[in-house]
Amino acid sequence: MSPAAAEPSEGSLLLDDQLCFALYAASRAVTARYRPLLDELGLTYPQYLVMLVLWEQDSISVRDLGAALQLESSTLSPLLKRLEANGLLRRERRVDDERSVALRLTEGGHRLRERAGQVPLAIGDAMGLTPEQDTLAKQLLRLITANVTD
Amino acid sequence: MSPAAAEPSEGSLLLDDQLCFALYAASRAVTARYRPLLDELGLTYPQYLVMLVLWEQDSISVRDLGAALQLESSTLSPLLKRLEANGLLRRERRVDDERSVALRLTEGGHRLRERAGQVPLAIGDAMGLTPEQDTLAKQLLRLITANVTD
DNA sequence: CACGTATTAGTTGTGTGCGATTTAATCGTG
DNA sequence: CACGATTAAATCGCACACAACTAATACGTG
Repeated sequence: MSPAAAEPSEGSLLLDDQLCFALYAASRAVTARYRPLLDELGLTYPQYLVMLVLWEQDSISVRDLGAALQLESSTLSPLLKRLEANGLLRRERRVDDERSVALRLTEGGHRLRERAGQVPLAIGDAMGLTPEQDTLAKQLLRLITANVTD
Repeated sequence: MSPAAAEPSEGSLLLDDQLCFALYAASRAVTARYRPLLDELGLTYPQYLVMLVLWEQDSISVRDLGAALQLESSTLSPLLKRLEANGLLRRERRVDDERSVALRLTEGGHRLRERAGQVPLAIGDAMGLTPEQDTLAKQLLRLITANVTD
């Protein structure tokens, strides 16, 4: 920090004072960094996040997937259709509750997990934070998310 | 932090270990928080960011605006057309370099600044960070952005 | 068990984001 | 000054994101 820097942070309309812009820019920059890696897997970034959830817990409902990713069904439905068209998962109506759709990985969906294993390391490396900074950043981001949500 | 928490952070494929997801979720949550406030101004969130830049520096080129926001012309061109259609700015070809387009606020565009004045306080309030946390978060996010941008 | 309410996915419409390409204008080097 | 390289915007195609709405199913209470 330059010692003589003014502190107009509160209520300023200057772009560079705004935490919200730092957040928005960082999010897009990180996604851009993922893009070439995920291209090789045939995934977009949101599709990759869906696959993370499914590798963790197969046969999840669209509803629970949306809760995990904080995404609406209007976002997930077309995305899941693309993953199904690409042969990574199947969508099946639950027999016990036909309102619900279970997402089940195909063989190809499971196999992709091995190829994805390198991705988090590569990204973590690119971010270049110390473990302490990484933990701190996650804590702050979760605090912001929690405070801002309702 | 729970003291006994394992540290599988490096190389984990668990969604909740990933800084990238915390970032993505926080960015969307903050944007969602802005939405009702910006609705009253007739702006979307990216449009609001454009207006922040223009209030700071009028008569900027599309190129420099893109550099400030880290957005491509393919994103900005349609967005700027909407702002022009809503009467907030005009786009004029530069006389000294006809490749370039200068963005100039209209009277209405300037007037909107007063109504937008409350927005940063309201958002800062909702985020609920201490000034120290706010500064720290901005530093970490800028570090990530810089590291990740080749 | 009938019927109003709630829940779950999906559809539609609008607005980003970005890669690839296009068009027009300017620059640089011989 | 000629002409290939570069630059600035815009266009196109695709994939999110989300609000508003719809359709189908399940639930709960009288």
